[in-house]
Amino acid sequence: MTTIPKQLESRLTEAFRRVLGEAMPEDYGTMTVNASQDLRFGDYQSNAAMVLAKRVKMNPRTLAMKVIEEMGNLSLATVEIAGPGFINFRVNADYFAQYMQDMINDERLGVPTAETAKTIVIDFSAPNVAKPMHVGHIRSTIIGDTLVRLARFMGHTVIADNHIGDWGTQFGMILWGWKNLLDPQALDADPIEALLNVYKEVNKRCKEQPELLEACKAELVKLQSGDDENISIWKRCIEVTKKGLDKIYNQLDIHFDVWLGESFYNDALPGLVNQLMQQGIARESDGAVCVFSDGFHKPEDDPFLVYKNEEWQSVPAIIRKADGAFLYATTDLATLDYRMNHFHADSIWYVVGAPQEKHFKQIFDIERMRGVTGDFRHVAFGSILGKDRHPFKTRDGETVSLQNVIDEAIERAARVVEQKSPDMPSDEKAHVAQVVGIGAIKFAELSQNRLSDYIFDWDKMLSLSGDTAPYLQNSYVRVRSIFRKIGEKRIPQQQTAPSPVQLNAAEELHLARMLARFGEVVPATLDDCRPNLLAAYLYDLARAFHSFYEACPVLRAEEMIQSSRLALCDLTARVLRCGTGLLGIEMPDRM
RNA sequence: GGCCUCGUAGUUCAAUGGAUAGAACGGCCCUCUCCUAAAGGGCAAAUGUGGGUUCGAUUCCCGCCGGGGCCA
Repeated sequence: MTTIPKQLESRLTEAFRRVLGEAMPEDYGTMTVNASQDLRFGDYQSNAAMVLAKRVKMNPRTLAMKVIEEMGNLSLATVEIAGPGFINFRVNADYFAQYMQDMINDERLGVPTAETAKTIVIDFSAPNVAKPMHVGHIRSTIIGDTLVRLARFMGHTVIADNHIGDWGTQFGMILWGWKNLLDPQALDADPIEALLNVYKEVNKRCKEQPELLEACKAELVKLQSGDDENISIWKRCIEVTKKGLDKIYNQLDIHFDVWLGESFYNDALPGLVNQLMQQGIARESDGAVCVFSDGFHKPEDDPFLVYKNEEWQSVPAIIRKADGAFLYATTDLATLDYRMNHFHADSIWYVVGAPQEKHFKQIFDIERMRGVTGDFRHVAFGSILGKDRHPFKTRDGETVSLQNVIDEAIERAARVVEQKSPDMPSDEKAHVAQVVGIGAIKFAELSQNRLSDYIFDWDKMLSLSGDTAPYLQNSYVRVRSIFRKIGEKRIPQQQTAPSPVQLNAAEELHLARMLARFGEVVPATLDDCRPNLLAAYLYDLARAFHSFYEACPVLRAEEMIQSSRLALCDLTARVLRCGTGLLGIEMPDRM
């Protein structure tokens, strides 16, 4: 299947070529056609005439007029000129109906696959060992998972990698605490919580007695030099942490292909630093090993320079400190190497907060210096703020763990289920509460522009009405209910579409219009890594369906109309399930 | 101090340089003898400020004011 705007684009481009002939600029590929923001201007529109008019020194309206004449009558849409030179397309109802038939028979529901399938490593979530995930992990975890699902659906090979923080200075305190403070029973009950408490306690004591800090450092040094006991405790910490994390990931239905944490790359670090020095990319400076600017970029684009005291000064990336310790930058370089060599990645996406932007610019720039080429992206996202508009930081006492958020969401959903569907069997009630609660969290996250900061608000994040996951789920449930009433047996026969789809009522036409856009939205969502485009689309689709549902009865309709409406309902349900599935949100049959 | 980023209805968020700036929540009016009212249909309500580029600017550029971040 070819999406409607793509079909229009090729017609439009041909027409422009014929009208302009030699005058057609060589660098102009295809004219773009986009969905109109306002239906008064038709379904699709193109700005091409206005953009090109200046290049070819013509009046935009004159140019548009000639192009429209050249296109002649299209079977799929009527074309008109508007305003300063817009070319507007109003798709014929017959064509939408035909397109619906095609979608019904297409497993991919009109979504094209990527032109070239790539191997993409997506690095997301990445919690620290011995610390529970808190609300701050929501963004990376949920956005990352959606990108994995979208990229796979588009035909790419994806490796979902959880780069956990399993190697760091915090282990000094944890090791000392494990040996001196740990309560084995607490560890069994809730391992991560127990480790966190130990860490907090040691941290507190260190502030009171500085000599304890030395003891912790000594434990860290022992760990780093391979002491058997400390290594085994460290391994236990990772093990119990993973077990705790698995519980949350399973609840969220988020899964990784590999868990290659920081420690996995330890052995590669010394060699990497030596190699960088030999290549002349890194050099010693005050005992540390650093990478400086190589002058490739303009100073203002150079991640290794900063303008200070009226001149550009170096801000090198340190890859080995004077005491021999390695840093995040070193590990990240080793990690990138591994992903390129072992996974043969074409592209690596880092779903990490916006404050890390400079760090990744440096990492990617060092790779450029080394001659490593690939499509490396920092998929950044904004901060989560508290109600006071200050960063939502996890301080003592005000930490909101991700588990708490999930539990609260499911609880709130359970209360609503109890109220709306008291007669539902209790295991189904529990399932619905789970699906609705988790869905609400995910949709709240994914419907925002990932780059904006947002204010964490329980009521908004866990809201169950309005622009939320339950709104989408409810539209799906309404379809299921219709089919339940009409007899489940009819569903499989819909595949062969017994009678043609007809779009008479305005609501039917609008539903079809929205359904047809699915194939445009999914690729666009992945192109810019902007899940909110898909989320907004699905909300609009559900809205179109709810309006249709109110205005166009199905069960009471006469046979031909009923058949057509059932086909629309079923297609809507499929698109909703597929689309929300890409966001990691499930659809219940009843709610 | 330098750099990055953000300022949109009362509130929380949208808007590949496109036409009369969309939603949701909250507020005010309607709609359940009718396929699930977790819904539908209405009403009121916003681009921080001053310039510039453009046929056209919430979007791009410059200045100012204000929030946040990164680096020192």
